[in-house]
Amino acid sequence: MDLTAPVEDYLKAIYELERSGEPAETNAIARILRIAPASVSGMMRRLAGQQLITHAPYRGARLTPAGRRAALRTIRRHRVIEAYLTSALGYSWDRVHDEAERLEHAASDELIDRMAAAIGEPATDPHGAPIPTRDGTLREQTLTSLLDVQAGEQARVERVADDDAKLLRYLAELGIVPGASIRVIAREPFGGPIAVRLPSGTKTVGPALAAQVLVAGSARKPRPGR
Amino acid sequence: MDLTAPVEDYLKAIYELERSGEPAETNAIARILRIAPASVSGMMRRLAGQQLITHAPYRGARLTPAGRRAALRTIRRHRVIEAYLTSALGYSWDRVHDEAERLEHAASDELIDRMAAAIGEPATDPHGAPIPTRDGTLREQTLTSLLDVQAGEQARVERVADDDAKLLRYLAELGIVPGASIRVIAREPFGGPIAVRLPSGTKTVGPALAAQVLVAGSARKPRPGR
DNA sequence: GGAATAAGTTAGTTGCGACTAACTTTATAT
DNA sequence: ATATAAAGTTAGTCGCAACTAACTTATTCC
Repeated sequence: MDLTAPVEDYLKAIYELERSGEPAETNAIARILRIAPASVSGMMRRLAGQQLITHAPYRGARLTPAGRRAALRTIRRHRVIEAYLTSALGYSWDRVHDEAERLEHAASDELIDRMAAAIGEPATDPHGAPIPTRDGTLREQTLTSLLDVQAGEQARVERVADDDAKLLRYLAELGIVPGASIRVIAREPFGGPIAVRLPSGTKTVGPALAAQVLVAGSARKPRPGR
Repeated sequence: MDLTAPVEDYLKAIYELERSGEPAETNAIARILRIAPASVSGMMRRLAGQQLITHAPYRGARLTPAGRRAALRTIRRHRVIEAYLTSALGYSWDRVHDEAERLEHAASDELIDRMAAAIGEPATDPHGAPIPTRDGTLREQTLTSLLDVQAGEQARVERVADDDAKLLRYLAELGIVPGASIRVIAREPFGGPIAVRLPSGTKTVGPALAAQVLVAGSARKPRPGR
């Protein structure tokens, strides 16, 4: 059973939404895929017909095991491609997402495996997102965002949002990249700015940006091999 | 104006058919793309509407300048991808065609240029087909096939058909690869077998295979850098 | 508990690109 | 010169995946 590109995109979106444990709602899927909610309703029927999701009308969708497998396969493709483009072809991390978004639907499993092998089977993509293994296993760490770090605490940047090129360029400028140490110096209340110390110096960021930066606890853990 | 994958495939097919100077006929296009002739008639109308071809009913199609540019762009993508997969990722030459057939529609110009640069801007793909330049120039050599080599003559293999994996594996076994010297020892008339001498020894091939092997004149020319 | 609002669905349309069946045009062969 | 074969086209259908407009179901708030 070969899936179309739109179907793979839906499954990816539903997978991401489900990470919080709740069913994926129609409007949320529509927002991610930038299509009309009515189009999502139509596709839900098809996906349910192919046993890729279960769908209770007005109640959102959940992936079936087959749907989850397909989603993880697409996510693996996407992240391996992103990693390969940066490691092997000199892409900057803000330009790999769009390219991977198209290639993920066209690359064979063999190509993905060869790419992964060529760059040493990385565990994460350039934005810190974990890469599912060939057999569809994904260790999802539950990370907190920079918003949850209290003043005075220290944390390590684990992962950043991958789909906004302008944001990524700015983050790179600030030095907010996976692996970087970050300390919150001060926080203004009511969604005010956050002052942080980075290896490159002290900066102030807004909450919208902070929400896109995922960090691992204040206790410093040894770096996993990356 | 962004072209769909099927449109790119039609333009490639028409380009290949036009190489002999004649207009591309409906049935020939249908055979290459493995679709029904009626489907081709329908697409002709669309392509003509987009000014990519001119089409006189019952008279075949010709590419417009815009159509030719688009065809060459797709062909460049295809051949660069084939070359990259063999040079950089260890693909054998019989497995690159199918992969390239899909990736050519998804890769950005930037990716293609980076791939080409990474492997030293090769002039041909692994099967000896010339790669169009970035600006859409393609030096089409007029080659003869092994069928046209008389007994006793020597030639150099320049290019082989790229889309039949089984044939390619067999050719590799025989040592019939671009750059190889080949001498026709004897020929039986009426489509009979052809005895050839290769670096690896003496072999006998049928006319169907010989037709797929393109060679450059008996006079040995210096090898162009490849 | 009923009105307002948010969320979701249905109905009907569109474009693409394939298909089959039936028909027309062109080429070929006696 | 006409019959036949080959090539090509038209007409109508289908599935996919989007759309808008109109309607229905849930939720929330007094």
